Amino acid sequence: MKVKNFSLKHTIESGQFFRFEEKGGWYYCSERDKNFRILQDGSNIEFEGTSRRHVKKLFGLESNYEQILKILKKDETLRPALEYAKGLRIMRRDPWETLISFQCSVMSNIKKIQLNMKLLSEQFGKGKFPNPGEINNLEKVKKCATGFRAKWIYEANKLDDDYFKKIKRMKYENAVKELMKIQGVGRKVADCICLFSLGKTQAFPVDVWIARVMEQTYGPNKNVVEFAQKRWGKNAGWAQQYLYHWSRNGYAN
DNA sequence: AACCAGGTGAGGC
DNA sequence: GCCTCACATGGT
Repeated sequence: MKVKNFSLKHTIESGQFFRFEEKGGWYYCSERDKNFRILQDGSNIEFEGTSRRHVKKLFGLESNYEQILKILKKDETLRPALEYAKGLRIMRRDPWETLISFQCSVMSNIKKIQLNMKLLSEQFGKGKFPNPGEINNLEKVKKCATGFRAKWIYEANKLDDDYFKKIKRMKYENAVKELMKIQGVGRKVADCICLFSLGKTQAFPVDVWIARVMEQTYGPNKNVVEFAQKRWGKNAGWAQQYLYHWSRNGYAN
């Protein structure tokens, strides 16, 4: 499959996706019930184990990349981040798995989130990630190195896929409000779910890295989310992901 | 071997 | 509402 303005590496390795392993250029990926592998060679993408449609949707290849980047580039302060991670896309992940991923992210790190997700799929999923309703044993959730997050995950198991379809139809502000009713979902996690799985690209998740890089590049703000959404509007989430990835990997250069 | 990690919830004002 | 604090566990 031919692609333009796409970096598989930056997209997969920028902290929006957790179940993958890189071996010999191939990324062995898992998302919900799918296990597949994918490789990029310049403008060519190869994949096995899933459909072209799924790949295009999951990796944000259906987004209007040129348009969004053209607008963001007008912000000169943002340019180093945009330059660093050319081709980085916002993914469109499975909302249920995204919820569990970011419940796990609380007071954690990407390595450990990856471990949690791997253990959860092994404990409950039989080679795939468990469906809502299948994470039905609190003690087993604790065995997945989830710590104090175990009870949140166990509670979230009462949701179903229809719940996420309903949230997806809501406008952004209401979706955030609803998601925050779930245990272990505060503003930041709700914004991650909105951005990485519901296509709500104005969401601007603020973690310690974003707080730091925003202060260093744009100065102190009493409400960073509001500042970002005023500055970048519906593209705020894209700005966030470039800033996050850049601040963690490319900032020193 | 302390110290930290893509924050959240509960309690107090 | 805003402030403080505890929080399980693996990685460094």
